Amino acid sequence: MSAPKMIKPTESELEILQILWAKGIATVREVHEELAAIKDVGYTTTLKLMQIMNEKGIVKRDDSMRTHVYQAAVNKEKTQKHLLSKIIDNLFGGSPTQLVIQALGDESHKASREELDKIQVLLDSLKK
Amino acid sequence: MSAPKMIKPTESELEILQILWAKGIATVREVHEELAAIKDVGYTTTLKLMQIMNEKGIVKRDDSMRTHVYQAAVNKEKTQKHLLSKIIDNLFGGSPTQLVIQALGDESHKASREELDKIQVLLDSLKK
DNA sequence: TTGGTCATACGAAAATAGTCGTATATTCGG
DNA sequence: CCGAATATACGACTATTTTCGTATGACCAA
Repeated sequence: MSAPKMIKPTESELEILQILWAKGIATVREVHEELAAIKDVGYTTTLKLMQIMNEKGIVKRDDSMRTHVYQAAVNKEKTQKHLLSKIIDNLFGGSPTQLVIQALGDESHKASREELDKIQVLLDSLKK
Repeated sequence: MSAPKMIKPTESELEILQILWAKGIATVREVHEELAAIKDVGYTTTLKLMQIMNEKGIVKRDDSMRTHVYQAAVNKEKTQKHLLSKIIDNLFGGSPTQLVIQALGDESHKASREELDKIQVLLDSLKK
């Protein structure tokens, strides 16, 4: 059951996880390139971060080659759920509804019609 | 329009804000008592934190009395929205829908029937 | 082979957060 | 008036996170 240990990635680690979740596997170089596109950061910083994440068990790496290949070692949905739960307690006083309402009303992240429909389906199943 | 500055309370600051949002105004002692009920922390720690928050402009205080009286200086909904927006980018790749789905599916924070109805109303208005 | 490029390792500075001890002032009961 | 209780100020220590310089080794093209 893969030790349900307390995962608590930092902000920077989360950025890297995002990339790894999207790509599946990636080298430091690849991760860094994506990172550098959105923020000003040095290569060795990214490297160090990923090394630390490896030590923490947040990512796994294959170092059988000169250029190591990384992948996330924590499940995306589990991590999201876990952190979200914290947010709900920390920022919304334990009410997921408040969070949902704020999220849906977010002007800078509009949901498309299909997405709204998806939510509707989930909502229906919760209601019954 | 009250300087839309970049508010980014830390975890501890958020805990204090929660309390201030709920109580409206409060002394350090009152805040600390609520805090101490949920975590092990010293009085001066709470005091220091609130002083720092005052310097940062996150809270306001009336120090005309010996016992200072504090209140939140940042709007609750605005703060939630702002931080949530970050989470959406940081943890859900910019998709509020994913966040909503995870939040609604959270086993440890079940939404009540009324809450679901509230979400339904919002959803309907977004759909039109 | 040799120099340039690219990779990881490592140490440590810089930035941020959280914690609390101690000093000092005010208040109040007796 | 005096001492206990209670308040704020402030400095300093610890821990964590982020950042990067430098060292070193591998690879490759000329």
